[in-house]
Amino acid sequence: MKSALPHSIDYSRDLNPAQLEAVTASGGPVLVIAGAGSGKTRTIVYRVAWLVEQGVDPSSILLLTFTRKAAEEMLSRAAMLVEGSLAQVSGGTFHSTGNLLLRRHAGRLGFETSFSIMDQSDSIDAYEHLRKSLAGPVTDLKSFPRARTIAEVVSRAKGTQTSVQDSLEYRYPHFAHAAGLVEKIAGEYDGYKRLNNLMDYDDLLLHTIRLLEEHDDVRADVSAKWQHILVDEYQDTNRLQARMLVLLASDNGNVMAVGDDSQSIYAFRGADFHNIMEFPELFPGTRIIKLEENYRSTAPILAVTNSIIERASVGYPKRLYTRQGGGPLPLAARPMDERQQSRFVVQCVKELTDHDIPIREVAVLFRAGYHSFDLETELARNSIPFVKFGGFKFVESVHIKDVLAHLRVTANPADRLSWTRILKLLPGVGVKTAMKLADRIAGDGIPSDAGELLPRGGKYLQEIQKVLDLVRHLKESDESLANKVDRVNQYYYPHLMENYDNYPKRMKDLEHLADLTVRYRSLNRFLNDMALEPPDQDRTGSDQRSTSLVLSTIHSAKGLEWQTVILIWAAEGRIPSPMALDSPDELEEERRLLYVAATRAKHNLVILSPRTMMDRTRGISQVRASRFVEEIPQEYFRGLSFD
DNA sequence: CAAACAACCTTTTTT
DNA sequence: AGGTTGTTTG
Repeated sequence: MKSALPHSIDYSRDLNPAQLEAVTASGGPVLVIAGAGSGKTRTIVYRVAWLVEQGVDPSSILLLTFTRKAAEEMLSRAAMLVEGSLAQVSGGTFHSTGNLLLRRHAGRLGFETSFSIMDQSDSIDAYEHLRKSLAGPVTDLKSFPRARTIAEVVSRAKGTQTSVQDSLEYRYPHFAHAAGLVEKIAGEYDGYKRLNNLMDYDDLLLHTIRLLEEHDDVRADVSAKWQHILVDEYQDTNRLQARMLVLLASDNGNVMAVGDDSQSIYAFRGADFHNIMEFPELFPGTRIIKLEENYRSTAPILAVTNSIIERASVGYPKRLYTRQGGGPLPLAARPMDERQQSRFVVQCVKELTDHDIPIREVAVLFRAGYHSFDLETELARNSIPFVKFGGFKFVESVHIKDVLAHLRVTANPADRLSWTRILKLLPGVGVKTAMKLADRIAGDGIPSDAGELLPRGGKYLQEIQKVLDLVRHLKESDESLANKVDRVNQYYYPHLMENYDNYPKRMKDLEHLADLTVRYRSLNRFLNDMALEPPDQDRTGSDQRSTSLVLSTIHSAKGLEWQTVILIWAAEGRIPSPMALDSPDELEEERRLLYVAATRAKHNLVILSPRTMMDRTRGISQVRASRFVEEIPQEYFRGLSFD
């Protein structure tokens, strides 16, 4: 796509003084504290353009963002400003950057470069195997943490650079007695991954750090290649990412980190907003620039959001202000129950579209994916199109994982995890048999005759033969990726129909998966993306996105903005999440979450706090509005009061 | 050792 | 409402 001919940029016209200072900063570390809606993205985009205008080679710029999509969007905006292509600018997440380096240099660490990336559920599966094999007559698994818990605790320990024991005691004090065994499993887990040529998300950071720390030639190369590093959403990085950044920038120290401590919402995965506070210590000589003018929201909305965050006990002091005086007061309302809330939302949306507000300018936000289930049915009833972001992920559904496992073993034959998954699908094959066979196949390769695996025959030899033939074909054939996926799908459909009542829906998902491959020419790229940059779950296709209402978790709404934001379930028991109640830190994060939600709104903000909630154990119960909402002076709202 | 069934609990949030 | 875990049966 050809954009309009770039004209020379008038930086001082397009930017305010603080933004200009950040954009035109010379080398050395810079920390930009960018309040919500203060033109953070604009600043990064202009910074890239400015660097290129100054003669910096685009291929020596690295843009680290939360998703690759965010990076691409920024780069395409920057490309409209400057002449020439910015295609050579590297952009992505810390994880994808780590992946890139490890695909090249993993050999230096004694790894194959053909390693597969485990997602969270793969890790849990692996822990489950180890946990079971550990269980003997001595170990009572009932008073022992579940695989899921182990995965969380160990990952947290790595991300926060603390011991497994501390991490366990912090999060699950009642399992403190199991610390020794959990540590043992954590060690076995590392061995398991190595044996199977696997890396999990943490490894992509840990091994990259190790690579750069232990191999100075690699570190020198890499850090010399990227002369300028820009990091977005720095408040959501963890200690590993900070360490990785130091190494990546070790040649020149040209790092610009942009973030807002008030919007730090990823502590649960080890992110620590202290990172942003400590950036100046990590990079001595840091210049700190604050962006405090808000361009997004009206004054009445800012009054509410400032009120939410001023009660927080964090960070860099800053005061957001705006020159946009007008606009309606935010609306707070208390529907009787969830049904009423859903109807209220539908009513709002209809009114807005009647007033010619494009529906894509409206978003409904919520704390957790399942909070919108009732609304989704109500929207469908009223034929209001919507797309949903966040919550359960497409690639993590069982059927997608099953099909992907067949492809994964062709890329990485040592992957026993995937082999086991594949074999367990066969009739008459359970965990034991599957693991035994997986071990044989991963060690000795795919036998041409299944009989070699089961010398004594067995009823299901034919089935095993079939899947072995399938995988061998996938491996050797040079047909397109889409064809291969389709081949696996065809093989898999009977299993689907036999085991799931909703198989038509799942079959559609699998067709969608095959469609996704069309953009890829390499299987490895495809598999990496499925693990690192999973596609949005909407099946509707991207054209529809512009004509649909957005439903999103607050986490997935980060960095985005809408003319109207409707926050649902702003009630106790939802925000703050009950899981956060015991910890002051987590409670603070819930407050910031509400802050992030409210600051997405440009003109209209609607906050709904139903009076009752359905709970499986307690049935219907009365609930109060969220404590964070009750604290806001009521004169900042129009609408009902909170009692 | 696998399959079928019942209980269960989980369920923040995501790379 | 879903998958997961435990129990029983074959």
